[in-house]
Amino acid sequence: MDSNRSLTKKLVGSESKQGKGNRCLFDSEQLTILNTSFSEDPYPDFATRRELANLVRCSIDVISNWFQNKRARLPAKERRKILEARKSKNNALQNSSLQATTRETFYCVSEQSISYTQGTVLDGNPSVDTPGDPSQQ
Amino acid sequence: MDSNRSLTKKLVGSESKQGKGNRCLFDSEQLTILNTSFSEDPYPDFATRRELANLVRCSIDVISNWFQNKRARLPAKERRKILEARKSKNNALQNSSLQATTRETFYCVSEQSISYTQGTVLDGNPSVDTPGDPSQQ
DNA sequence: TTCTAATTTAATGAC
DNA sequence: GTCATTAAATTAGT
Repeated sequence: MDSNRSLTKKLVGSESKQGKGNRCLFDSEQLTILNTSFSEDPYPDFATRRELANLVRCSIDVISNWFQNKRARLPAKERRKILEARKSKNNALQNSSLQATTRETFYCVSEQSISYTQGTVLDGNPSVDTPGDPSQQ
Repeated sequence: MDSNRSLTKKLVGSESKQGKGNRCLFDSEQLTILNTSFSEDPYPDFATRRELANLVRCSIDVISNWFQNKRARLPAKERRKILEARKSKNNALQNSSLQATTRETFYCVSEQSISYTQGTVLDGNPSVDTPGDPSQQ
């Protein structure tokens, strides 16, 4: 029915509502879930995004926005890397006609045991967000 | 990320940068600690600020800035309330012949007595703000 | 449509 | 109170 409602909100004419005042800020639990998912797949499909939306209790649009901006704000080196990985995966899918892979990846993170192991994501680079040690000068 | 952000700046010519580029961003755990402390005392003394600095692993100046911004950006009603509460406390101090000035002149103490008591953070009950509202206002 | 890249807006740390 | 930066949200272009 109306399932295909995506990012594009056609606000036309006199209506220029632009989300003033309600900006969603993720807490560290949500960020842990999102970052973990991002490290495994920076380009999640709709089903994965819906699962994530359920996990962190927000809308799919917010999830999509987060992933897009997350990719956009990666360092150029890592951005290139995930883009190449995505191309390779697409090629592999086309070659082996393997679809509908049953990925049942749920990430149950405990609430207070957030460890800063996100620096080992995709590279040896220091992670761009989740600052475990904010710059004391 | 920082490709051409300077186009949106109204600062032309000389480098009179004010933000200095290194801005500390608190995560939710740190904000929980800070907000808890703020709810108990919006005007922490030097010892409390130093303790908080150790808890959230940043400098005392950062803590001071946070409290200053937090108080200044409080709604006017709340701001008036905490100010009255502070005046009442000062009057009580003066009445009890404890002449403590409002400025804290501390000398540099050795930092070998500083130990992290991380995990038991100020309280075992971090339910100060409503869950699902990471913005601390 | 999805995606990227750029822009806008609100929040906030630093001063 | 200002400025700078961050991140969510939005817009345009391919």
